[in-house]
Parts: sequence; structure tokens; C-alpha cells
Amino acid sequence: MRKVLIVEDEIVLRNNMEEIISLHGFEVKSAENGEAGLLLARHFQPDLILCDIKMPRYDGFWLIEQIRNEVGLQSVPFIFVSAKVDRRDVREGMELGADDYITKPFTSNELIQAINSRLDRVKILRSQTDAKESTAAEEIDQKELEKVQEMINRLTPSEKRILKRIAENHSSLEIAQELFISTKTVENHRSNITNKLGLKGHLSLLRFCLNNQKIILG
Amino acid sequence: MRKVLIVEDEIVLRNNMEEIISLHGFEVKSAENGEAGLLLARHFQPDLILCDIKMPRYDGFWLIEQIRNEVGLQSVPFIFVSAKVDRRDVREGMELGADDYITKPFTSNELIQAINSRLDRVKILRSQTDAKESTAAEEIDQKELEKVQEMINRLTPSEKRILKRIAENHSSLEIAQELFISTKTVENHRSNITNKLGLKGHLSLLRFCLNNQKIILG
DNA sequence: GGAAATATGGGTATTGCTGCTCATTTCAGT
DNA sequence: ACTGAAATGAGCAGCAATACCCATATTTCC
Repeated sequence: MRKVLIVEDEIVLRNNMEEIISLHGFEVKSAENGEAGLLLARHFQPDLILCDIKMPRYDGFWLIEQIRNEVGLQSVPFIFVSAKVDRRDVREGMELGADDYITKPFTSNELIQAINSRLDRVKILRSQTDAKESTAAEEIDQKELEKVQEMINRLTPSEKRILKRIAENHSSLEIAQELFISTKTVENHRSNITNKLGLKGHLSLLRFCLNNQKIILG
Repeated sequence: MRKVLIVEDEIVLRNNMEEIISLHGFEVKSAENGEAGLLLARHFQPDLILCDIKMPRYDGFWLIEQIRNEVGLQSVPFIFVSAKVDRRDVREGMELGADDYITKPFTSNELIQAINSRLDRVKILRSQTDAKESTAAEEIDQKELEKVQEMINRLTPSEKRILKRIAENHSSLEIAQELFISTKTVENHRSNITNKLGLKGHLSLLRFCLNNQKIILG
């Protein structure tokens, strides 16, 4: 389970965020200022940090500088969550190495999607290294591979989003919750994808996705 | 020398940005819309992409989706440079996998610092990868692999026979015909296999087989 | 401004996989 | 011969994926 650390001094907002995030399947811990946040980050080892800026006893700018200078923590995605909407604050936060900057007030939708997109982004950047290993075994059906790739590229953005998640072994219900849309919409997209890929029959799309996992996920 | 790609339709701003960035020691190329940007990105292989949103013939949102879906380009830092200051535009851009979002008008200082902080950030993320996560991930995979192999070996001959055919993407009906037994028998075996492997829920066995195809088939 | 594509949502039905219980036959083992 | 595991087969229930149908917003393109 992905671990999220919240650093926020307002207790109401902190509890609110904790609830939203844990309801979406994350393990959550929180601290109320920068100093406590750093100590907690060291032994909680979160997969992502959400952090306010204005806090007593070392603010968010202080915290991110500590995090980014600490070997074990410097690669953790860091998202500022702040009421400071001033352009200079945003720029300063990003220049200190933040990965995103959300301004208050925000919806739960925005929060969760920000978390997910940063986790996705980091995942891609970390898996970068594996991009060379396509040599012997996978050159069997080079034509097939390209054909599949081309077909996938003809899909619409939403369809691609959903296809990826199917290949990641998520059910329609899970995908619907992840994308904040109804299960029915996901299933409609699945039907359309199935048609566009020229598939037929029960479970054909699921089988296709699991068989072409590597192609779909990149 | 670091390579920067600019995708921007306004010619004045484009030239302006080109000048600023190249004066700071980067190699710069530019395109005037999303489609041209994608083609240029493919053979220029930039270290970072700056991109406007509002453009004729495929906008910035389109471009980032193409970039993020293309194996060779998906890890390139991508910064939106846009006059669209609406909150929803910013959120959409970040959710599509952008690494930063600068609103116009901006100073040359802001531009250069944004470029440098993203290049720094990506460098940290990439170096962290090679250090620990690849080896740790491989060890986990190795353990998982042995665990799976052992579980499979505890199955009876008939169960193994059926498991292989499931991994080969055959349906219960097909397996039944291949082995000259009734579909019901195949399904009974499937249930038993699912139990022995500690799986639960709908389609769990099918997903397991397609995910562990290589282990099961040898 | 109008047409087309896309995204979203609903309804209904079918198919195939899974979870249970049960029964019968075959065959190996101390 | 008796025990127990394995293989075969069936009935019944539930669930997820697919295949159709439909409607309505929004966006995009010309």
C-alpha cells in the first residue's frame, strides 16, 4: 500500500485530508509542522509528501530543503498544498524541487488526482533504465508489436487511460474509482476499445491486455 | 550540452524564448504546433520540453499525451508555458504528467530557473533508481518467482495440465475439448487450483495465469 | 454556427469464471 | 481389503466482462 505523509498545521484540514486519502487506499500519517514532518518522514519512509507552506516552527520551504538534501528522501514526490496563491510562492516552491503545487481550497478529486499523477510520473522516471532490454526474445513478432502499437495509438485519450489500467490488472470498478467516473462509463469505453482493436467475445479485451502488458504500459 | 525543445505558436514569444534559453547555454529547437513538435521531439531527442497549450493543429494537451505514451520520450521533463491561468487548466496539465506549469507573462529568470530545477529534479530521480530500487525490485521478483514455482509444484498432474492451458489463453470449453473431458470437470479443477494458490475473487485465476505466463509455461 | 468526435451515463441480456456442495470411480499405498 | 487421494461429473448461485441498445453534454474541427 502506498504511503502518504501530510504536513499541515490546521487540524481540520489535516483530518479532512487524512480521511479523503485513506479512503482512496493509501496509508496516511501526518505531522503538524516542518520539524515533526522531517522526523516522521525519516522513519515512515513515505511514497509521497503533501505539505503546507505556512506553518509554525519551520515552514514548508524549510522542510523541502531538508528532504531534498537527505539521501534517503530526496527522490520522494513532494506536493505543496497551500493557501498562498501568489505567483512568487508557486515559483519558489517549484524551484526548491517540489513536484506539484495545489492551491487551497481544492476538491478531493484534485487532491487524489494530483497524488496519483505524481506517483505515476515518478514510476515512469524510475523505470527508465529498463528501456534497453528488448533484444532476442521480443523480436519474434516485431510486425505484430508495431501493429498493436499503432492500433493503440488510434484510441482516444480516455480509452488509452483505461486500457493502461486494464493492463495493470485493475477491474472496471477500480478504474471507475480511480478516475472518478461511473463503472458504466468504464464499461462503455471497454466495449469501444474492444471494437477498435478488432476483438470479439467474452474476456477478449482482458486477455489482450494481459498478453500485451509490456506494449501497453511502455 | 542540454537540448531544449520549444513548442509555441506565437512567433515573437518563440524567438524570445529561444534567445533567452540559448544564451544560458542550451541547444534549442522549436516547433509551432503540437504535431510538428512531436515529429521534432522524436529525432531531436530533447532533454526538456517547453510547450504552450493553445495552438492550432493539436494543442499542448494533445502533445503531452503523445509524449507520455511514447517509450523513447515519456521520461523527458515537460513544462507548460501558457497564458491560461485558469485553475482547471493548470490541474489538467499536471494530471497529464507535466512537471511544471508557468503562466504568461514570465520573466527570463523564472523560465531559466524552471528549466534548471526540472533538470535537477529528473537527475536526482534517475540516479536514485540505479542505486537501490532496481536491485531491491529484482530480489522481490526472485522471491515471488520461487514462491509461485513452489506452489505450482504442489498441484496434481491434472491440475498442472489445466493450468498450463489457462496460461496459454484457452477457455474452459477449449480445454475440455482438448482433454476430452467435460467443461464442468475443467471448472472444478480451476476452483481447486484457485484455492490451492490462495487466490480469491472473480477472474483471479485467469489474471494469475496471464501474469505468470512465463513461470507456468517454463 | 453546425457537424463530428468524445466523454459521460443508463438499461438489458448473455457468456464465462468462480464458489460452494455433492456423488461416483479409479488407483496407489502401508 | 481398507483408506485416502485424485479424477471425473453435476447443480446452483453470484459476479465481472462483453454486446447490444439508448441519451446527453462538452469539445473540437471546419
